[in-house]
Amino acid sequence: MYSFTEENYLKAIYKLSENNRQSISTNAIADLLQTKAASVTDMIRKLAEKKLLKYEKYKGVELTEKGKRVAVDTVRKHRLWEVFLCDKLKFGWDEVHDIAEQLEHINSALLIDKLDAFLGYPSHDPHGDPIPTKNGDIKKSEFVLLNTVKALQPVIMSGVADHSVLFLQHLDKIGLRLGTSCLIEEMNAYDGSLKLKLNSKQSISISKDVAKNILVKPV
Amino acid sequence: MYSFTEENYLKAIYKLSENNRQSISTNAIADLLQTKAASVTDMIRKLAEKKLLKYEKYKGVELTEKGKRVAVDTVRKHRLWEVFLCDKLKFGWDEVHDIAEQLEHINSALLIDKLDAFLGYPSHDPHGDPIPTKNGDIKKSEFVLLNTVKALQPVIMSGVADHSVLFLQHLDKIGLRLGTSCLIEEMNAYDGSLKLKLNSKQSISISKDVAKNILVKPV
DNA sequence: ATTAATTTTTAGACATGCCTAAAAATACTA
DNA sequence: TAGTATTTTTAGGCATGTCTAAAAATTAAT
Repeated sequence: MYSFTEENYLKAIYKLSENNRQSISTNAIADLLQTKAASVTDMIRKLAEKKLLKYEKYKGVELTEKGKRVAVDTVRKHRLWEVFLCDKLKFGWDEVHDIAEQLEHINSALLIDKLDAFLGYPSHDPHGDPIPTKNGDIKKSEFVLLNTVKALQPVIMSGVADHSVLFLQHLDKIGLRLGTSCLIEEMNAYDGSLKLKLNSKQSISISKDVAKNILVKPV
Repeated sequence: MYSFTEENYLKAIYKLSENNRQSISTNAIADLLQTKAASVTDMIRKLAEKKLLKYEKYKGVELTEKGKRVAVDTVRKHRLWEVFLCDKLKFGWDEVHDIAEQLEHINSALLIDKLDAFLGYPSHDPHGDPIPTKNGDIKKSEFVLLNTVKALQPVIMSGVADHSVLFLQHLDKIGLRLGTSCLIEEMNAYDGSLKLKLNSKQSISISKDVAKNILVKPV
C-alpha cells in the first residue's frame, strides 16, 4: 500500500507531533530522518496529494486522520516486533531497534494479528512504550520521570525516555531493568544525583542524567 | 548489503539452475520474475559487475560461488520464516509464501541465527523443502514422487513439488499433509489415478496430477 | 546456406527518492 | 521598519529499477 519511505516519513512526523502539538517543520523532519530539507519538501508534496497530511507552503505539515492511522499502525508493528525479538528470540533491549525498523514495513495485517496473539497481546514494548491496539488506539503513558518522584515513594521501573544503545547498556550495567522495584532513599541537592534502594535491599547511586531518562510507575 | 531486487534475481537464477544445469537464459529469468527481458539484461550486467554471476552477451548467465551464497542465504531465510509462520503463528502452508517473500529480505545475520535456534534448527520447511545450513550447505532432496512408488510400499508424505495455493488447499481438502503415512493400494493403468490407503485405514482416490506433485519418503 | 523466427541487447524514457545550488519566503534584529 | 539570517522551496541532476520499441545476434527451417 505505502512504500517503505512513505511509512518512515509518516512515522517521523507522528513522532514529532507527539511533542510539539503545532504543525511540523520541514527541517525538523529532515533532522530526524537524516536527510535534506529539499528531499523532505518533495516527499511532503507527495504525501499531501495522497491526503496523508495537510500541507501549506512554508507553513509546515500536520497529519490527517488517514496519515496518523498509517503512522500508528507502523508504530504498532515496530513495537510488537520488538516484543517478539526480546521475549522470544532473547535479544537485548539495546539490540532490537534496527531490526524492528526493517520488520515494521512487512505488509500483512493477518501477520500482525497472529503475532499479537502469539505474544499474548502485550500492552508495552521492551522499552515500556505503549503498543497501539489493532484499532489504532494508543494510550498516553501513565509513567512519570524518576527525577520527579519524591523520596521514599516506592515505584516500579516501567520505561525509558532515552532509547539509545548507550543508555540501555548503561542501565544493564548498573542492574536496572523494567520491573525493578525501588525507591529514592536520598536526593543530592547539589548535582541532582539519587541514591536508589532496590528491592534486593542493595543501594545504588545514579546521576541526574540517568534519573531523568527513567520512567517509573508509583505503587 | 544487496538490495531487495538483487536478492530476488539471484534467488530466481539459483532456482532455475537447480533444474537446468546449463547457463540460464534472459527470458527464463524474465518469465519467473514476471518482468521484461530488457529489465533482466540491465540487472544481469549490474550483478556481473559485482561478481555475483558470470555473463557473456547472448550466452546466458551462471552464478558465481559468491552469487550462489547470497541466493542460498536468501532461501534459508525464506524457509526459516515459513517454519516460523506455520509452527508458531499457526498459518496454513498455503498462506505463508508471500509473507516469507518479504521477510526473507530482512538483513540481520544474528536475527536468523536466533530464529533458527528458536525454531529448534528445523531441517525442512512446511512444504518439505530442505533448509540450507548457516554455512550455505543444502542437501539434495531424498524424497521421491508418489507416482513413481510401487504398490504396497509404505511411505510417509514428506513434501510437495507444486507449491501453488490451489494445490496445497486441495491437499488440505482431501486430508493429506506432511507426515501422513500411506501406501498405494491400487494403480489405475488407464488414467494413472491411485487408490491410497492412509494410516487411518481410510482409503482415498487421487488423480495422477496430484500424485506426481507429492513427494514421499519410503519407510 | 540463405531466409525466417526467436532471443537478446541497446536506446531512450519514466517513476521514485535522493542530492546540490540558487531563489523565494519568512523570521529575527537593530 | 529596513536589513540580515534562517528556513523552505524550486530547479536541475543522479541512481535504481522499470518499460517500449527498434536493432543486433542467435537459432531454426527450408
